[in-house]
Order: sequence, then C-alpha cells, then structure tokens
Amino acid sequence: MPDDADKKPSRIQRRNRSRILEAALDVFSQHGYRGATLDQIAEAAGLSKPNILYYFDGKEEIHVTLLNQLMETWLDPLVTLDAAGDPLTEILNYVERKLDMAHELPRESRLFAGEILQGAPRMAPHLQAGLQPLFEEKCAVIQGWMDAGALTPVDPRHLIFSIWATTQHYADFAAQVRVLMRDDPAGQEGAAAFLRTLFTRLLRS
Amino acid sequence: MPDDADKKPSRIQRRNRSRILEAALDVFSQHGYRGATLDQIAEAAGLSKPNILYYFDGKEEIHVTLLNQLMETWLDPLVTLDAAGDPLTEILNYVERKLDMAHELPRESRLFAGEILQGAPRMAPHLQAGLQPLFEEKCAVIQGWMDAGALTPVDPRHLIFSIWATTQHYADFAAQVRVLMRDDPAGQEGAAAFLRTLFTRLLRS
DNA sequence: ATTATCTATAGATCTATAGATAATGC
DNA sequence: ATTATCTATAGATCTATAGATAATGC
Repeated sequence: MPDDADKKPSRIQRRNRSRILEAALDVFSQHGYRGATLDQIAEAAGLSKPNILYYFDGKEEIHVTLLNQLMETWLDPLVTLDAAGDPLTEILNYVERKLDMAHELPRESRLFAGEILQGAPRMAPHLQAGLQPLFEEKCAVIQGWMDAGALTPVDPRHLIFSIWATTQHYADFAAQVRVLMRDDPAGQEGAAAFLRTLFTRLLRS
Repeated sequence: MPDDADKKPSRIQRRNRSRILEAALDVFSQHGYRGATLDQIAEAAGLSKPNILYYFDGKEEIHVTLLNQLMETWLDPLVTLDAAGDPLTEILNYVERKLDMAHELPRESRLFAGEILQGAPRMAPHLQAGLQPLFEEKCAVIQGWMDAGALTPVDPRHLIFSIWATTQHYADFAAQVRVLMRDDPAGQEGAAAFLRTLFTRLLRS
C-alpha cells in the first residue's frame, strides 16, 4: 500500500505517481473533472488502468492531489508581492508574472478555472485555508500603500480580482482569443503592453 | 416529429421545449456538458427522460440549442455599442451592462465559460460566424475613436478582452469571490465603482 | 389520425476490485 | 517477502430506443 504514510516512497513510486499526475493534468484540464476518464489518464501516463488505482485511491484523489500540489506554484507570484518594494513596480511585476504563467502554464490555469466554475466542490476547504489568509494579507499591504499615498486608492480586493481576471483570461479563454486574434503573432506581447498600461494608469497618482 | 421544420410547433411543444432548455441551463451551467445527465435535466424540467428525447434528438442537441439561443442575449450589449455616441460613455455603459449581466445571468456566463474553457468543441463555428465579425466591427469603431483622439490609444482587442474578463469574472469565479469577500454586501456596488475607475483612467485623455 | 407520454430495457461507458502473476529488494 | 503489474469482470451509471398507451384535434 503506497499510501501508508510511514513508508518512504521508492523511486518507482515517485516516478509513476508523478507520471500519473502529469497525465491527469492534461486530461482534467482539457475535459474537466467529470469529462476525464481513468482510461484517458492511464493511456496518457502509459500505465494500465488498474495500475493507476494502485497508486491512487480513485479518480477524486488524483484530482484533489493535483489541485493541492499545484496551488503552491499558482499562488507563488502573490506570495512574492513585497511590502518593502516600490508599490507600483511590485504590482506591475505581479501582473507580468501572472500573465507569463497564463502563457506558460495554461493547463494549470484551466484546471483551477474549471474547479471554481463548478463551485469549487473539491477545493473549497483549500480556498478558505490557503488562499483566503494570503489574499487578506496582500490586500492589507496594498491598502497600506494607498493609505501612504503611493497608489490611487481603490478597493484592493477588486484590484486583485481584476489582475486575476485579465491575466488568466488568456489561458482560460484561449480558444476564443485564438479565433478573434486569427493567429496574430503580436498578440502575446500586445497583452503584456496593454495590461501594463491598464494598471499603470489606474494606480499611479 | 417535432423537428420537422415544416410544421409550426404547438403550444405544448413550445412550453415543453422551453422548460427543457431552462432546466438544461441550470444543469449544464452547474456541472458542465459532460457532468450533466439527462436524468438531472428531466427531473429539473418535470418530465420523463424519454420525453426529453421526444423533444430533442439528444443531449448534444440540447446543449447546442442552448448555446445558439443564448448567444444573441449574451452579445447584445456589444451590439449596442454605438459609434455615434460619446466614446468614453459608450464604453463605460458597455462595462456596466456586462457587469449587470454577470450578476443577473450568471448561469449563461458559466455555460459559455465552460464551453470555451474546453476548447469550444460545440461552439467554434458560432464563434467564427457570429462573434468574430461583430468583434472586428466594434474594434474598428473603438480604433476610430482613438484615431480621432477621443480615447487613449490602446489595442482595442485587448481592451475588449479586459472588459469581458473583469466583468464575467464575478459570475464565472463567484465561488471564489464569495469566499474571499465573506458575504460583504458592499461587494457588488464595489465592483461597479472599481471597474468604472479602471476603464475611465485607462481611456480618458 | 396525430401528438404526447410512459414503462422497460438495450447497449455503451466508467469506476473500481478480485485474484493471479511478474519483478524487485533483502 | 514486498512491491508492482496484468487480465478479467463486477457493478453502477448513462444515453438512447422500442413499443405500448393515453391525450388531443379534426
């Protein structure tokens, strides 16, 4: 039983579990939780279906493990936001990092988007416990900057929402963006420049 | 056969078809295409499962009918954007109407979001044929305003994306917003004020 | 006569398990 | 001895259809 927490996992254990999670990220992000099947995950991972269930208790455990494991990566740019830095620079860097992540990790973005879209049935505890304290902390930092007169005063909560929305849009709605941009190669840099302007004009006093 | 296009539908036909579509909007928007079942739709519509299939050829036809039928409502605010109006006012009104729709029609927003998120498998033709020409037309209108010096020049395509992203975020990610706002009742008006500031500061010269 | 609805069920798809077998580590 | 993998299949769930019956409109 690989789930006995009192045994350290072997090299094969680690390799196969990470293969499965990599395959599951592909499949879940493309088809959603319900649309994904163990068959697809098994095929993508190059393992048999029962072997998948040897490493994980079931479909749901794979999904939850994936969400928990990717949460840290996903929130890292916000963690990095530094109260001691220059306010506008910090926020513009945050926007840029989020946009880069949307382009580089679109599967992760879509995995979270699908989960939230359906009411976060398997992630609600993690939102409360993991995201909410971080969110409040960084809202306070931003509020502090505004109180000090370093940024235009706006509701920091909506500011953060707008950063998430505008950056993740390029990953979550890529199918639509692709149609409307007709493979214009200038699109990617265009987004970065636009968002920089958007948030600079909002925040600089 | 209710699908024979040469017969006008009876009152019962119309009533049952719209009941089914209303139920399907509930179920598809909450669970996604794959996660929704005919059983759930039948129960929500108050009809038997075979009776659902008497009115529609199958699950996919219900979904496609729903998407096509809601597309018009969904795009109406953009259609309304008037080249002859005051540029900044037109855009701020567009933002406001989109935000109102996110609050009043969250199921529609989530239905489209889920479809796009999975690569628009059943809506790609409609994006090309319906949305794309409208998008280009309105981009040209906005570009015209910018060329005339009435608005800060930015890429109109990214401007529209940012309006969609920020407004629909409140519907599509409502589960997350709810957690982070801890049922703060000022949240809704807060969003409107924030977005007004965001786009005013971006666009006014 | 035509339209609408129901019961029963076929057929496909999926998650998960049973139980046997092969590979690996002492 | 323990870990890892495979074949076969149980059991649940879902879409869809067959075929009979009830309701409605001439």
